[in-house]
Amino acid sequence: MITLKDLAATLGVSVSTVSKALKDSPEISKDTITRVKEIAKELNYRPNTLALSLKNRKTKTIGVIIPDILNTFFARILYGIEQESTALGYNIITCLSNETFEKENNSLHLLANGSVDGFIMSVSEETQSKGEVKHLKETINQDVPIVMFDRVANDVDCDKVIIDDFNAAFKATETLIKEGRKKIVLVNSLGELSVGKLRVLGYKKALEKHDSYTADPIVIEVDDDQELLNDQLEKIITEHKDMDGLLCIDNISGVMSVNIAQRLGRTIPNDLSVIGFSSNKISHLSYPPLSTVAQYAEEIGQESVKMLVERLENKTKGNTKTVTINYSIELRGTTLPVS
Amino acid sequence: MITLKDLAATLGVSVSTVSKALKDSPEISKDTITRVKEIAKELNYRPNTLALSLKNRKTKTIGVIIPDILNTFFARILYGIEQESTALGYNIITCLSNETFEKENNSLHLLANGSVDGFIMSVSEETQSKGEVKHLKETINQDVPIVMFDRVANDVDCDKVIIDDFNAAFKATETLIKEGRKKIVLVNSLGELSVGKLRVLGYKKALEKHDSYTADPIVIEVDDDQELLNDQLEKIITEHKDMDGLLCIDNISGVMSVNIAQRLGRTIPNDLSVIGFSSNKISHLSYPPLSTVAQYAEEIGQESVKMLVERLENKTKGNTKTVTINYSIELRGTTLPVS
DNA sequence: CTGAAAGCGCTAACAA
DNA sequence: TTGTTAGCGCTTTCAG
Repeated sequence: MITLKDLAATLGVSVSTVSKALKDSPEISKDTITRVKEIAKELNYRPNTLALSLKNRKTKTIGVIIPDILNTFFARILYGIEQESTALGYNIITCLSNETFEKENNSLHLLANGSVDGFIMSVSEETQSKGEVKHLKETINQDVPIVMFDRVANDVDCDKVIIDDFNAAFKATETLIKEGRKKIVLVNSLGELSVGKLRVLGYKKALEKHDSYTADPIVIEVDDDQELLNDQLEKIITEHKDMDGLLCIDNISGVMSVNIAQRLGRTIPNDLSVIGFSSNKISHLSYPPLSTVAQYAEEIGQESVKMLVERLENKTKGNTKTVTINYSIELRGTTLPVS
Repeated sequence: MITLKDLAATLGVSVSTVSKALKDSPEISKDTITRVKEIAKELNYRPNTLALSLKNRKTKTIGVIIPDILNTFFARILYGIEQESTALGYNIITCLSNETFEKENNSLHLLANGSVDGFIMSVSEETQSKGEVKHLKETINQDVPIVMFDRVANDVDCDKVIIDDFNAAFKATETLIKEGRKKIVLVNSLGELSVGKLRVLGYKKALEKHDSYTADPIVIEVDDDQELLNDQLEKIITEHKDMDGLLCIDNISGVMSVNIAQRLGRTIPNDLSVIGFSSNKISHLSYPPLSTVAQYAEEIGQESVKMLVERLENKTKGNTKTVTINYSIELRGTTLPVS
């Protein structure tokens, strides 16, 4: 690694002269500036970020904690985070909590000591179900800001970026009701997650609101595991012969259901209308392609970065905000065409 | 942020005493050690990693450059990288090149100045098609080692972790031939990527090798885009009425093909046998579930970390290795059952 | 047993 | 216009 000292030595000037010359300081003569820059280029000098960070007490680095990178939704958010960070001149250190409290806690401690200027994170499933928040509050108290996205801890006061899961499910359910569906089932593989609960509530609320809909809500808990899920969905579709609407609130059960239902002889969307929460990519793995609640995952990532950087660079204290990112209902082929 | 200085001040001792006490130095009295540790815990002291890195001239951080995080294969590799890094006490800084040379190059420059001890990366599509290697060689010459995985630059001398794509495709094709298939088509959406080319070669080689197989190889280039792909696959399946074997060398065209073929009235696997290169997760999105060439993506990530850390900690110079990670053919429902 | 001092690479106030 | 110095947080000789 080539340092200022090296440049100074080869030129026979002092380190500070070199430092200033490289930043076009008016203190330094044109001549030296060009000489310094030349040799810097020649020796391929790169300032040591570490030293800079230590000096400036900021790292231009964001710690990102993702619960599950194999989940497309989170992968897309990471994509958005990376894009926006790069655009704003920040690097990201990515940690995966794998849905455990322990890893989440470790990452926070490991990085909240000057390694990063702030965090962007979604809390792990374990953290959420246990209701742990101490580690989060501690970090914030140490003046390392956190922006939470998607899965947020309600009793932690920090910036948040969420989706209006309640309304998304509400609207999706309404779409089915307006098609005249009489038995709409909700399939839930999200377990204890807050987003899952919100979606279930939205579904129930929609059913309640519409007098034309008379059946009781049917919420079926299924597994997260693909193979189990396949069987469970098949069972649901077989047993509920009169089911004519299906709301799948995770990424994959929608397409799976469509494929299974067709195999079992149901005609989609005529017999059965299906709406999922799948990503665009997944939704084309069935035919007809799955109608979905589209979540602007990339935007969630981008917005999170914006909020964090805003706080970091303007030293905003307090006044935390919660931003709700839009969703949209994308009707493709598994719902009736709208005229 | 609380520093050694702070601890020293509150205890009325010197910084160096505190530093030594925290590492249980025999120079320091038992008494002071306990007092120091107590206060350190109380004030929640965390050593500043930046300062340590600057001092030690190593960061215990690995730069990871991923071409496309939305690609499940890469997401799984990242998962493996993160797991193993954590296990070995390293952090990762993740950069996404989005398949561009520019971002890849930037990331390399940005971090190869002391921010990371080494890199783990897969070269971007653009880098590969342009045959750019200068930035890679430069980094290595600056004594920042690189481990490349999956998509590697052949003319760069560094550690590599690859899959035997040629043989994987060869074996998959053989599986179809041994089922007695007479017209096996290969669908390629991988464009110019080296892995794609290798898979095509493996396919061709297998066809050649078996005298029982008499048809010419049929390689059909398709798009990467989901919607286009859907139409293109439909067209292929419609036009090649006598196709009885299909090898899909990317992550999704396999499941798509199965779903489309069934909709078009083909019986799978009797009429048509399909093998894909999909991840386990995706392969269950068709019914029957897709038979695949399973790639141990997590293992690729883990192995890459092991190789890099080995080089970093043992200061291995030269003697670069290439490790080939296993694949396995996982026969599920889209190929004939083996007796 | 404890502390002072130098140094990792860099910047910036101050001197020359 | 250039150089000296101190300091970011830490470790590590070397003195006390």
